[in-house]
Amino acid sequence: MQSDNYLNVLNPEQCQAVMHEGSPLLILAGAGSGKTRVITTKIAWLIEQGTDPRSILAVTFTKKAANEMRERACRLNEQAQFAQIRTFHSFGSWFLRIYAEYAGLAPNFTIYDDDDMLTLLSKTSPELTHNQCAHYVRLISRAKDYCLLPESENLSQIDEDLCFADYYQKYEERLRETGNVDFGDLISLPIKVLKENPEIQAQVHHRFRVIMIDEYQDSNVAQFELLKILAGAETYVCVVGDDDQSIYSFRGAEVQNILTFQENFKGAELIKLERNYRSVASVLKIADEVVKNNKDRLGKTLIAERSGGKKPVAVFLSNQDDETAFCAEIIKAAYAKGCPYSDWAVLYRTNAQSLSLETEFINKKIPYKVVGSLKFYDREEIKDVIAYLSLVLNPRDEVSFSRVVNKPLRSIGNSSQQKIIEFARSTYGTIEILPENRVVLKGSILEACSDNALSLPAKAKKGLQSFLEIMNALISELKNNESDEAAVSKEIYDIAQAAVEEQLLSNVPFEKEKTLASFIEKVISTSGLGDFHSTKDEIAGTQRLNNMQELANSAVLYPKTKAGLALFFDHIELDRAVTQAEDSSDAVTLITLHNTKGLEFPRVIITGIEKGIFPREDKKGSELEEERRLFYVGITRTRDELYLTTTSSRRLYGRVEWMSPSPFLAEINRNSIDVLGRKPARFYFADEKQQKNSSKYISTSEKTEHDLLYEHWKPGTKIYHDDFGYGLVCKAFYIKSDFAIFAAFESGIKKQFIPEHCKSTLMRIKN
DNA sequence: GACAGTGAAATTTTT
DNA sequence: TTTCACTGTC
Repeated sequence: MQSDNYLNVLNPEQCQAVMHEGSPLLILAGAGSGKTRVITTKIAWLIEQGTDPRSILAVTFTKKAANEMRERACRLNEQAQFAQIRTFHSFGSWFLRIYAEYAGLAPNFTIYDDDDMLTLLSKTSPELTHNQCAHYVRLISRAKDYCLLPESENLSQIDEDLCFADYYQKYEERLRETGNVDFGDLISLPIKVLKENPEIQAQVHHRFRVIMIDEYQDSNVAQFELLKILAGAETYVCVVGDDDQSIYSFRGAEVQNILTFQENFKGAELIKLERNYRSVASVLKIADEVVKNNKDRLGKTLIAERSGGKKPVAVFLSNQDDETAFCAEIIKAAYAKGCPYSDWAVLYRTNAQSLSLETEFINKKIPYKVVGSLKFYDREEIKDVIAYLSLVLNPRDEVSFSRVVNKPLRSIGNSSQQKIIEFARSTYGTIEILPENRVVLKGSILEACSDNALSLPAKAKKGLQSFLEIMNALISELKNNESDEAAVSKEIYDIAQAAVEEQLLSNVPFEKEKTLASFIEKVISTSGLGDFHSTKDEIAGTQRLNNMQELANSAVLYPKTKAGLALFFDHIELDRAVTQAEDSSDAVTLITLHNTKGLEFPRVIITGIEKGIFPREDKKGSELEEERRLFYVGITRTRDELYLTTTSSRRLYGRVEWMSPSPFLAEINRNSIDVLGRKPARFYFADEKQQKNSSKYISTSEKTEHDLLYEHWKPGTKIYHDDFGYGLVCKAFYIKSDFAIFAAFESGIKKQFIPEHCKSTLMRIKN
């Protein structure tokens, strides 16, 4: 496509951002201001101006965003397929596979997730309980987000706990012994390699002339350090972000990165994109009413390009069954009028909230898809298969080893496992240091297992023997397909990647026998995992077998080599949430608020806007502001219609809890919003509150509402309750903002009720 | 070393 | 309500 075509559709600021050059650039892009369009157009533009696409590095935070960016850029200029468009973590992984030995890694490393981190920590510090381990794993992750090492002086800023450095240190040493990495390492190890090896830094500076980062407000300190060291004197750096949409500080995102960008990159220019093309004005209005309550922001006002629009609707419901029913009904009603299901997204704060929605949608036969929280890779059987694969790739992986050495049961219990690992560490765990900071890891747990010096009970020894046979058979199966028997080297890795891409591009049917899928099938059968899981539980067994088969199927594009396996690992570790096939079927989207970042929908329902849930109870200060930004993000996903639902009671872990509307809801003006259902008596929207405060009289609306309730339930009123029978109201009063009554029944039982909460079981008998 | 039974805790957000 | 860790027995 010609540049005059795609530049024509941009507004002046967008155009300026696309064509800007010569100094670093910070683009402050409000929600819906077309920032992805700006980045993708910029990529196309740069290529057209003669920039080698291979020298462009564009970084995003999620795989989904990266894929979308690549697709859209390629549509503008097909050369964009040669640009490096990746997530931060996949870039780190790519870099480390090339320079593994400079980072003290096996080039065939795999990535430990939080769960694996926990296993490893509990091994290095067995005195810790499960909960303590989980706590320290969080701290370690956080420390790595801030680029802090165990010996760093500033480590105390993560936690005052004096033992922390010690646990961290031991964990880190042991992790290096395994040759694997955790998520934090994917950022911090490249920094280390670049710092220690100026010649690699020079290579990288030469390779990447343009670096662009999307969602810059969510970058952490380590990612900022990485950016600084990746950018040479000649590199053009362009970052895009929105401080109002920073929602990840809980995991180390540092808004300071965007606020201080101009200080850190000298001469940086700033372009603001404030025209919103996504939402109708009525939606943008309440977004602004909410977010302006945050003190800690640069401050910008979005200008709605789409005027008018239906007012958003606040919906007051009595419990979450009503809430799910409401969602289902409104979606069905719209469907009947020709609105497709895919126009809708139902948003919630925590994943647990999706469950009741799913049940309701199944009952009402509404097709839906749940984004994120796909627990596929968390399933036991899947983790087991992955552990076998990981061990094939990296025989030093002790976490995977202890996961599967006795699965299926081979009489190798905990104590035997400890023995094996200790033996392997003491006898085989050597690290050889080569010139130029290079490190080579030697020996492996599997080697140690076959050593005669290892003393174990006869039963365990026999079990170990059969385990070894299985592993060796699998390892040699992959080796036969390797052109070069050496470990995964850069070249092989590149070749494998090219093969995957080729396979994706060509529509040629491939022979399954030659793909990684057939290898994984082999792993499932020869390891005994297939039989183990299918016989263990007759009912769930088939499903588990299916899940394992599905894992195998998802590897069908990968070549049956070690490099192919390594690539497949990157794919599953770095893309766990989005693996669900993007099918084109018409379905409602169920999604957490966090996961909606970067998405948009014509019609949005935000559910559970209640105190204690959203915002969560323990949030205050800057954390509360972050929750508010999350609400802002949710609202601004909307193109046309927005519904905000609140309930007055909710089942929480089996118990029924009384809820009241979120304070965020009260930040909206009454005349910006329509109300559906009965508003709790003491709940006021922002302007109603002002009215009330400025007047010494009780506002009319309150008086009416209160009077109505009091009239209905005044003392002496006869009532009937499903469980307690007939009785009389003794007293009418308020509990917090809820109207309550105290009643005495004929049976002698005295009870307190909130009529609003038990509409179905409690009724008034007319005299 | 395997496994059943008991008691208690737990529920954020994610690359 | 569900899940998970721990205990005691075979």
